[in-house]
Amino acid sequence: MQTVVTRFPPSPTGYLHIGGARTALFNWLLARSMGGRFVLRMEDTDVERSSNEMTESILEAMRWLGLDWDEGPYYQSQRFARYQHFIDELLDRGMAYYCSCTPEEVEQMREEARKKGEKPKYNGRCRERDLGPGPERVIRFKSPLEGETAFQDILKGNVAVDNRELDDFVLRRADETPTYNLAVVVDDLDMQITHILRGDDHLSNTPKQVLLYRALDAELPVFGHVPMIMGSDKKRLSKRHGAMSVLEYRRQGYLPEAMCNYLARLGWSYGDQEIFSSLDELVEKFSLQNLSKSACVFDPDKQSWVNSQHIKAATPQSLAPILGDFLEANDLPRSEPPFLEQLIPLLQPRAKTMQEMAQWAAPFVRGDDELSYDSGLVEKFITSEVAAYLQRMQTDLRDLQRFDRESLESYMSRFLEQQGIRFKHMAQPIRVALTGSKASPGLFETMELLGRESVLTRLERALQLTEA
RNA sequence: GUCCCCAUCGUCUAGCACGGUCCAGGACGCCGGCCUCUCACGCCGGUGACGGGGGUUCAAAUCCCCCUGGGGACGCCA
Repeated sequence: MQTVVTRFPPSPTGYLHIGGARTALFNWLLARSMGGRFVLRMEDTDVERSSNEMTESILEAMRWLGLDWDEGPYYQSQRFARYQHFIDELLDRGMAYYCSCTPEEVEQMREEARKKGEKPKYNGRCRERDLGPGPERVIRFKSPLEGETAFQDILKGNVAVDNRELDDFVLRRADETPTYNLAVVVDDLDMQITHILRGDDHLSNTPKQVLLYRALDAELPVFGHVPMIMGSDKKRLSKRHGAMSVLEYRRQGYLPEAMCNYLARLGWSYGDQEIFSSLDELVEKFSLQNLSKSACVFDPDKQSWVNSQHIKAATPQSLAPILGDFLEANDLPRSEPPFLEQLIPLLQPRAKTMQEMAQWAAPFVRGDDELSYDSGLVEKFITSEVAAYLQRMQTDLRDLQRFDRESLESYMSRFLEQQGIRFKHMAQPIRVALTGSKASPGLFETMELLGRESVLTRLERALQLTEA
């Protein structure tokens, strides 16, 4: 059996967005699950709109997601001679021709067709003029005038288009650069691509490419057009729907495994399973059979839930460096990994994103003096009655033999009993004093992690605030 | 406008290729409850869909047709 070779061909005219990332993921998964190869190729034939910055950003996003490539990245801009070779061949064989019609003239032809209620297209004026090379001339493909062009699609089944719907599309622009349709076919042939998984929006391009494959006497790869991802308004995903670049999700604190997990489940399923812990698990379970045919809506709520599940399942060790980065990004002290690894388990159940985790971590990583108190909170919870209890606790805590959560908890129950009060009355005041916030991880874990000195200092600071 | 594709809860989906086991299952969300030192987590329960109409059949979410709805393409962009 032939090895499977898939590819991902982004155009460096924009960021790697959600849709592109999913296409990349599917192709990568297919290659990996079949023991094949995955090729990365930059489609930068539109020199004007392509940029190095975008190329870098796309590569960065691919690396972040963990989608490694076996070949490339190839750059179409470096392969122009190769495309020219094929164009010459088509010219020689009378399957392509020079056309001197200006863009304005072609637009007029389309306008006329539209007026007649027909499909807007080039009318083939130069088709039989036998023009040679010349300035401002493009090269067009000589499409068949009748019959139909059909191909098999693993998702859509048999797709057929009447050739009268097709026109003589441009192969080479007036500036002598090749167009997309020609370049993809040449590249996919050269790179021996066996499977092409791409967005639904390419479905109507495919017949043109099929025609080129036939003109070149080449065998067709397997096509699979996956449905597009849309925004909540069922419109094409755009800036309105939130982040465009997948790197933006990294910035917001999404984990790459969670990103791949959610993306994979958009248009693909494996029974009732929602959480796939790693790329490896996805590879193991991926199959073309389970791809769905209809468009889907990107749901940030579910994405966020998936992320929270991955955060809960991750090891503190793996999360520590990431949390460190987020602390830094939030102008908080980065803290040492050993401390973070102790802190993280307290935060894992509460954070949906790493950014949120950094927020939760703030009271723990900030020095005792840097902790800021909301005067309203202090006033509300630390009443004079409560302050008296807190003072008594201060003394006790200073002398407490051990400062771990069990000892603290048993001390607390003794204290409450002695004073004849309930924990409910003390919990929030202590929490506010220790963290400056009315929401935090469990009190005893918090105290244990903060340590005796910090706890005493913070209690003291809070008490002073009430006196003032 | 023309052509192509698609159609199960608000959303992601299972089921559809081999029609009965589906008065349709899971997940997110939402609502209610439990747990509880706060916020979360977790647990339990609830809400909620086969777009419509015709066929075929003893029987249709599953097969066929039409309609409707949605999406995509119609570039010297990819």
